[in-house]
Amino acid sequence: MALEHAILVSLAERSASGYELARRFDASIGNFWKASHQQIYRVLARMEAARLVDCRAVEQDGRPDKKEYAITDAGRVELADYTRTPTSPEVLRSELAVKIRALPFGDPTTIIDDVRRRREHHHATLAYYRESAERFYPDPDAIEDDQVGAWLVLRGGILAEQAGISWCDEILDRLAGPEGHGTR
Amino acid sequence: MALEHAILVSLAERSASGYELARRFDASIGNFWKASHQQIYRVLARMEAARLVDCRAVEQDGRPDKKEYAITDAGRVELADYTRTPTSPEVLRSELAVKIRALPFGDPTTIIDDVRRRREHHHATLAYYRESAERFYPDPDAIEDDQVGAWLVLRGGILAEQAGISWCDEILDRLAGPEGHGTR
DNA sequence: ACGTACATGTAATAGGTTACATGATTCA
DNA sequence: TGAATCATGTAACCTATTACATGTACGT
Repeated sequence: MALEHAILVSLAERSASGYELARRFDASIGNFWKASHQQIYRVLARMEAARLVDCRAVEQDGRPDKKEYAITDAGRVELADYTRTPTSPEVLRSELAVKIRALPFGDPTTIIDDVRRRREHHHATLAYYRESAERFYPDPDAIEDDQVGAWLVLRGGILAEQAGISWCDEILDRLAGPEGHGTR
Repeated sequence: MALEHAILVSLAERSASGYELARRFDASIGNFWKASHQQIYRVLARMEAARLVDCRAVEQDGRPDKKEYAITDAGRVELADYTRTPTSPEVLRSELAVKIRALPFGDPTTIIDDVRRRREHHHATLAYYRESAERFYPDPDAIEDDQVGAWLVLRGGILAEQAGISWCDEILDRLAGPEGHGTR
């Protein structure tokens, strides 16, 4: 149940409404874990029942009321316990790999277009990560202890995107020739 | 429903029983898509109902009977259609990233051990991929068209493992110092 | 006698997606 | 007037994991 723990981390950093959490999962935290607002609301309700978080209504003017969730002491204990259990190896699932493997049974030109699109996507994400790194951590040697995790996760994102681009490049070199990579 | 398509690819390459498919998903195809035997049996039943695969009983001596599944013409059409639909961007979920982000709220030494274990795992997988590449494709320029997909997927695995190792190295450099990487 | 490989499944539960539903405010 | 942002949720469905269940054959 890693979504639960991702939410606990996010709330330990700062209390938030379900809506705000959903947006964080779209942005910074979403660099390594995605979740939809429907799912977040459901998990948040379960976590409140388990007393890992508590909730207070906040009235706002000009905006709908919101429920601000905060991590409880029990939530902090749960999060600390979680860091003490070993992580099981990640299950990898690459739909692009399924498609590459389907090459002899399908339409190569469409598959190659798909790889080009994926390559563009990796490029855009990489650019976004690099901008974030530049803006928030211009001097990596001066990062404070409580921010080093966020920085390392960003680094992980950068390395993963670079590897993704290299893979697309190898695929395109092989299937479309060196001229077939598209833009950039 | 990419599992369905991964099974179609696997059966298009060679007919197999559910048990054999489960083993393929543990080995070569499992390099990019994992599935348990329970799930494979269930999906196979659904696919048979949809006439994407058909099944005949094979008697074996000294072993239990098996059901050999083969892709049908409708299955081949479905697979070809699949290669014509664009792939949606992959949802990334890294539990290790959640843990790194949980650093200020947990037990750093256990988290660092976890990273070391992950690094070892990446190393072992990389070694396995490299051996496979050496054994099956000693000369990359001489790979036949119908095997180029499998080779490219292996290459993707190698690049991903290398990126994973680099990430672990950066984390350990930062959190445990240059001497803290463990073996290898 | 015990473990492993072969072989197939069911049942319960958990996790996740898609579609639907509502309603206020702000900005073009 | 219409779209976007803020804000919360329900319902149906699909996908995936874990645990349970059964039985043969072969090697040590």
